[in-house]
Amino acid sequence: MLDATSSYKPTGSRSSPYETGQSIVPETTRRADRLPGNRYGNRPTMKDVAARAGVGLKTVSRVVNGEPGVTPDTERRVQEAIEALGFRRNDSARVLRKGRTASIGLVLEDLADPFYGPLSRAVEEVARAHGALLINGSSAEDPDREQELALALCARRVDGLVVIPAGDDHRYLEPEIRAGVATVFVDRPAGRIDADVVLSDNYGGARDGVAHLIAHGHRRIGFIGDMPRIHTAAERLRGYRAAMRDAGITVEERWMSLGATNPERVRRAAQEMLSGPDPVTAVFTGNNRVTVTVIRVLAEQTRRVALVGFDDIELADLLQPGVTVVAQDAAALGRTAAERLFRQLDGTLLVPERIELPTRLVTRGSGELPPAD
Amino acid sequence: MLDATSSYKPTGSRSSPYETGQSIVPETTRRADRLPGNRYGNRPTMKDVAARAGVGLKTVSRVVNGEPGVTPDTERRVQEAIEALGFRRNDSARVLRKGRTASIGLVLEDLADPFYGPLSRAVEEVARAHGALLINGSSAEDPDREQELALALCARRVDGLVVIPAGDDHRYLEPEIRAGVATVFVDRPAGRIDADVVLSDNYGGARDGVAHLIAHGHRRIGFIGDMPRIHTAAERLRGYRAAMRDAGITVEERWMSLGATNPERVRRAAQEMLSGPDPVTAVFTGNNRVTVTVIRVLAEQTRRVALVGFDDIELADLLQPGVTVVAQDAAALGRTAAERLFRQLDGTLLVPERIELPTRLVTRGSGELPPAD
DNA sequence: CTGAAAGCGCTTACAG
DNA sequence: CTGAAAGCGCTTACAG
Repeated sequence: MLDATSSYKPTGSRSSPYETGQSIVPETTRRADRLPGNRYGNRPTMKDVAARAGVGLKTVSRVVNGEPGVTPDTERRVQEAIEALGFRRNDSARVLRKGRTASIGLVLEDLADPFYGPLSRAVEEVARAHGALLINGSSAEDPDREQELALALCARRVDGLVVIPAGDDHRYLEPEIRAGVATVFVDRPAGRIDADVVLSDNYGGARDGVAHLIAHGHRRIGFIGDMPRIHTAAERLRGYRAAMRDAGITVEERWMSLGATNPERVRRAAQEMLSGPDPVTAVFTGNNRVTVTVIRVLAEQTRRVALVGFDDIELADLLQPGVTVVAQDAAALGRTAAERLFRQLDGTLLVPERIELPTRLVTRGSGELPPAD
Repeated sequence: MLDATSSYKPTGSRSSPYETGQSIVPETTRRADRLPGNRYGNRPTMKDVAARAGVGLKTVSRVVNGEPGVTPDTERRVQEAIEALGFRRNDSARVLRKGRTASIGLVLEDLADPFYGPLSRAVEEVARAHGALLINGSSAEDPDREQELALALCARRVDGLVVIPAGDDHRYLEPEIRAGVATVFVDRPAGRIDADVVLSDNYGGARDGVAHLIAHGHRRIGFIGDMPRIHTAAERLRGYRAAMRDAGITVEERWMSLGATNPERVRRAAQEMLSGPDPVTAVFTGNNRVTVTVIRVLAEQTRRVALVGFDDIELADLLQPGVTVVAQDAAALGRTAAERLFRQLDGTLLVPERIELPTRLVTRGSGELPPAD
């Protein structure tokens, strides 16, 4: 069955992105030899099946797609040819002809962040329910990389795009959207274009969380958040300010620290506001990564410092004290966004909308500690 | 610019998987109206660009791909046409002609499991470095769904497949592998086919973890793991048995419990081995989900019970006591698998191999507790 | 330096 | 019930 001249390279793959050089491995041990000899290593096509079954191309297409109008006998012959040849329909070719690719793209920040796991799973579930595949990639919080990825997905002609923005200018997507690519932004709003957006109530959640600390007697409350150019960070800071203002508390500059969420920076920021003559008695942390680091810093303190964090974290209930958080529903964010995407696709959606999902305050102990002084 | 008869549906998309019915929305407010009027809502093609620039198709192709042999003046005219039309090359069509799709598939168990986040990120990073996109999906631990997904990815003609198996029979992939689809299994071995496999040293890791408990004086040690049909669960149980045997301890049936990792089942299993006349004094947990539940159960006990868990978990160091674990390097698993995939693709790889990555015992307190009796 | 023709593997529209 | 022809949007191989 094997053709000695068969090559593992599909015809014309010389410029494949993967090729790094010539192999010097003896031909006899190469995986290449596993390839069937038909057509220089290529797979059988409908044409091959048609030839073998002695029928026309269209008849094979009918059988493969389960269309009616084929006699049982013809169908059997085609099926046999399919089996014998190991034919599998090339959906890329199919899709080129049909117009839609039944795939959607997801551009997120970092797959390894526990917040995005449930979100992407939810997007995937909805895609699956609509018969679509998910192509995804991470921007690593880099606006250029976000754009590069989103446009690469558009070039693959995904039917729609779910984007967790890293950048704040998405005008580069305008031609794509006009050309029919359904687009929904999640977690953070789109920048400078009019598009569907699904967000958590970052402002209200932070405000409630901080108000909770105030209700337990705190006045000197710190805020440690992500870089201010990130929308969620700015909104949560705004919520913090609002709660403080509502309580008649004048916020001091040194109580607030926005910046990268790497442990070193967060640790320094926390230590600064916890030292000096009038240290904060409570901290509000702006996201899960910040919360985790601050928990570590607080564990080293002799004083008891209250803490409320934005985003829930695993095992938060088992720490001493349990960690009080403002929880977002990451799965609901993903699900809502994906469902909206498919409603755009089936044409039932009209004008871009901004959807805000509520947050939930989960009290576990750390947010109910009284001020230490 | 807008053609009043333009429709948002690409030609022939009647049978699109997304279409659920006819919209009754007035035409004037439909997103459809955003589409340019060229070709019934379709996007401009190279042919359109060529016509507008007054050049041949091949010249447009040259410009788009940055190939040499185009005069600056011609190139400028083509570029202008591209801008004016909002042309973006259809990579699906390109790929159909070129043979390889520059995309790989990832079939995993559950994107929302914190173990798989870093693993998929690592796969994605390697794919990106090789200019490939990642298409992924979850099997939800269902062998049929794994197969359906893997074959759908093959029908899309991914160049390669990274599979975290749910099932134990992968002969269904044989025709695909023969046809040239590079394939690597991670975390669990392939079933009934010869293929590249990248695993953690589940047996050795579990054996060392249990030996650690024995070294701290324990003899009645429980094991709670995942369903026995899952390879990692079986291997870890084997490691447990080996450590016990090496220490001359006869294992009692009631010390071992394998099954689904939902909290209810695990909780019951833990409670059973912790009660009765001769309760276990230590527990070895078979994965991160089991560990988390068992930590909760142990927190409710009056007695101090030692614990070593397979898989690291976030905040494990902040619990009281800190949780001692056998840590796997999820990112290294993903990276190794993806790199092997691309080495298959560039032809430098020969025979399928089984690669085992070491685990690491991280002592934090819970595994060093002495027996309570 | 430039372009017309053929082809990648399917589906569509049409004719028998 | 069946199939030949044209076309989806590109690239390849070739000729000027």
